[in-house]
Amino acid sequence: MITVEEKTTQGTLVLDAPGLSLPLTFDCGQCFRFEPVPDRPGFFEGVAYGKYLLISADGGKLFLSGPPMEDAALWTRYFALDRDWEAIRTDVAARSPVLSRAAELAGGIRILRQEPFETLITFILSQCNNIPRIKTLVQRLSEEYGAPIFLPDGRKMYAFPDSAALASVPVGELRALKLGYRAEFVHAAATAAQNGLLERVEKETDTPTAAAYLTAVPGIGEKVAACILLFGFGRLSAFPRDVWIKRAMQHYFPECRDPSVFGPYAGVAQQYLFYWERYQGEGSAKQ
DNA sequence: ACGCAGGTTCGAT
DNA sequence: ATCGAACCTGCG
Repeated sequence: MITVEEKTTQGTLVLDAPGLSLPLTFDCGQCFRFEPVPDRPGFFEGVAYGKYLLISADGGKLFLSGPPMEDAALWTRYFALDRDWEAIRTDVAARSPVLSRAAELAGGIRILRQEPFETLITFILSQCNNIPRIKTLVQRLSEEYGAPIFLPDGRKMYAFPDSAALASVPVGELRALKLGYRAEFVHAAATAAQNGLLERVEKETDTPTAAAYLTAVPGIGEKVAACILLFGFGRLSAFPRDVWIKRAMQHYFPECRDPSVFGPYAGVAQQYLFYWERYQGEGSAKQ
């Protein structure tokens, strides 16, 4: 068990977060609502669980500010600081030479525990879309249907809407927000969430069965279901097969049709591989 | 202009 | 089971 050191000094909450990389964690395609703060290198800001957060990481610590700051348990859970990431990285790295190298580069990635409903909707939106556009759509939904969050400096941000708010939006309105053919899917998913989908997924201990609950919703296939389980429910064995991973698998594991070779942390291996496939050849990441 | 983007569904083999 | 086409939109 990892002990989580916590202390509050001068309005800043400090949590123990050995090895964590904020840039890797927020740029690996799992989360679309945090951005680097302009003119403040190393700082990120965004909204999660309906709360604004300003953060930086240094020397194995995570520094959180932005009201309210009393939520140590919430952010510990969000950043998955209660997991032994060194052990996870070691486990994954031992499974193949490529993973070993990828783990060295991308070992600072943390699989966040994001809000299940936000994750559900976000990854439905992700299909056939690029990251900038996913961000735009998520932002648009939040501004239209989410609760406003007022910042001390006068800015206003928005929580991601809850399922009741989204389920009540007519599909035509979602179309007008440029969700495209995903509008029907979003409506169906919000309705399913209203009917207890996410609670059933949470309670189901067998991850493949939980995935089946999700794929029963139109617009959710195997890949999106895996993303939801991995990023929204912390099921580290969930293994999203996207185009990058298919490429990487073909390249390094041509015979492999079963992600179980990646072990209980297959989803983490997926993130390492994704990073490797995306960035190798781009200068410093080479070899 | 047209093809494509971190997918899914549907209909045809 | 597996294969291709269509689906909204925005970008190059």
